[in-house]
Order: sequence, then C-alpha cells, then structure tokens
Amino acid sequence: MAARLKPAGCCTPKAIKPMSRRNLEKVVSVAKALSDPNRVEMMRMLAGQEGPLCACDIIEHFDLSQPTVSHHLKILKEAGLLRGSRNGLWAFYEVEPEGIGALEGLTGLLDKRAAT
Amino acid sequence: MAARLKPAGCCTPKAIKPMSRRNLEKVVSVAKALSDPNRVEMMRMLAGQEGPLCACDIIEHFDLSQPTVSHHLKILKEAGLLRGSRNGLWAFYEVEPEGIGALEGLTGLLDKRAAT
DNA sequence: ATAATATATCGACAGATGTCAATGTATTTA
DNA sequence: TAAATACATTGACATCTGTCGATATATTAT
Repeated sequence: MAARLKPAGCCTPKAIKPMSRRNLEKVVSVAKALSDPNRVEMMRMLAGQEGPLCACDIIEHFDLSQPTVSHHLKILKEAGLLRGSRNGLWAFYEVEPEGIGALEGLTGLLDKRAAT
Repeated sequence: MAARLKPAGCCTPKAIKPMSRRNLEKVVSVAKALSDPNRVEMMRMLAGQEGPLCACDIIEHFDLSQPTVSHHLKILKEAGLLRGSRNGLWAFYEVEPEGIGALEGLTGLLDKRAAT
C-alpha cells in the first residue's frame, strides 16, 4: 500500500493566505529580474542617481556588449522596476519607486548582519 | 572612429555605492530562490505556520514529484531562507527570519497598489 | 538624400534550470 | 535481520536564460 505516514501527533498545516495568480506572477517576475548580478548592479547604479541616466552611460559602465545591456534594461523595465524614456537619439532610464522598494527589500537583509 | 557621444550638457553619473562581491552574490541567490512560483508558494506556506512543517505536508500540497519538492526546498535552504531539521524519518522545514524579510520585501510591493 | 550615430531587435549558441523516474540512504517496525 | 518508509541524490531531458555578432530602426547632421 505504501501509504504516506505523518509524524506522530502532528501536523495540520494552516492554509496559505490566498494570493492571486496575477500577483504571484508579479512577485516572480520582480524576483527574476533581480536574479542576475548585472541587473542588480544596474538597479543600484540607477537608484543612486538624482534623475534619469542615458543608456550610453550604463553601457559604458558594464563589461557587456550594447545588445546585452539593452536586453537587461528591457527585463527590468518589463518587471516594472525601471522606467524608460527617449530624447532624440538617446534613451534614458530611471528607477520606479517600486524598483527602489524591491531593491531595498533584498539588500536591506544584508544591512542587518554585516556592513558594506 | 564612431566615438560614442553623449546627450548635450549631460551626464556624469554618480558612482555606485560599493557593495562587496559576497553581498551581491547573496542578494542574487535570494532573488534567484524566489524567482520560481512554486518556491514562493512554499515560502508563503511555511511563513504562515507557527512552527516547522514536515516535508510530507509540503509534498502533499504541491502538484510536483517528491524529488522536485526536495530540490526546491534545498534551494530555499541554501539561500538562507529556510531552516531544515530532522526527527527520525521525517524532515522538517521552517522559515528563517531572513526568509520572512525577503518574502515581505517582495510581496509588500503589491499591497501598496491592489489588495489580495 | 546621404551619412553617421544610439539604441533595439534578431539569430545563434553554450550553460543554467525545472522536472521526473530510478535509485540511494537512513530510520523505524516486525 | 528483513521489510517498509520518508526523504535525498542522481541522471536524463526539454526549456529557459545570458551573451554576442549582425542587422534593423530611428534620429540628427551634412
């Protein structure tokens, strides 16, 4: 029969607080966007500015090809963490408030243990 | 020559606040751990309990094979979001305080817009 | 109109990731 | 000791992801 047993005197798990599929997907897409070190650095770079930065400055800062940087910025934008705009030839990016929140939600964990 | 230009009158980006490679990797590993919907649900399930839950209950709750659940729990544990223990045949898992923080850091973004 | 430039998109490829069936390991029971 | 059980690990496979070179698109300057 091989019925799966349970530990003695145990375990009716409490129900999971419901979350819509849409919100779950949102959480996952934000986490996914921040699950690459280059993208985290892009977020940290933009979060430290007082206004938008042109793509050229971001490209210059990373040791990646221009298409790759463009690709990463797109992912961050689609996750709602960045906002993009354009002025003539140049593309500008800046963090969304939500992006700051997400970034701090993760990096804030570190501040509670060791500095840097 | 094709020298890369810059927008007129613009842009000396402010330097990125320094972050150690170790801390960057930590942030990325946490984000990566939460970048799968099943793992987010496992975290939410465990975060809603008052104590540890046996693996059997987690396996039962998800529409995944036992090895796959075990694999996901391992990733969450290695990211520092879960703590595991064992009592006889049974394995128990519970959230680390850091895990709660990381989870709330991401799901908290949603509460500010739409409920659920 | 033509050339030059900044950025986005496409196509390809190697490596990472989620999944399961099969097997291994450790513990309890008979 | 032998059988049963809960969970972990392994191996295989399809899909996803990060990356780049090549190309396309849009804008400005000549």
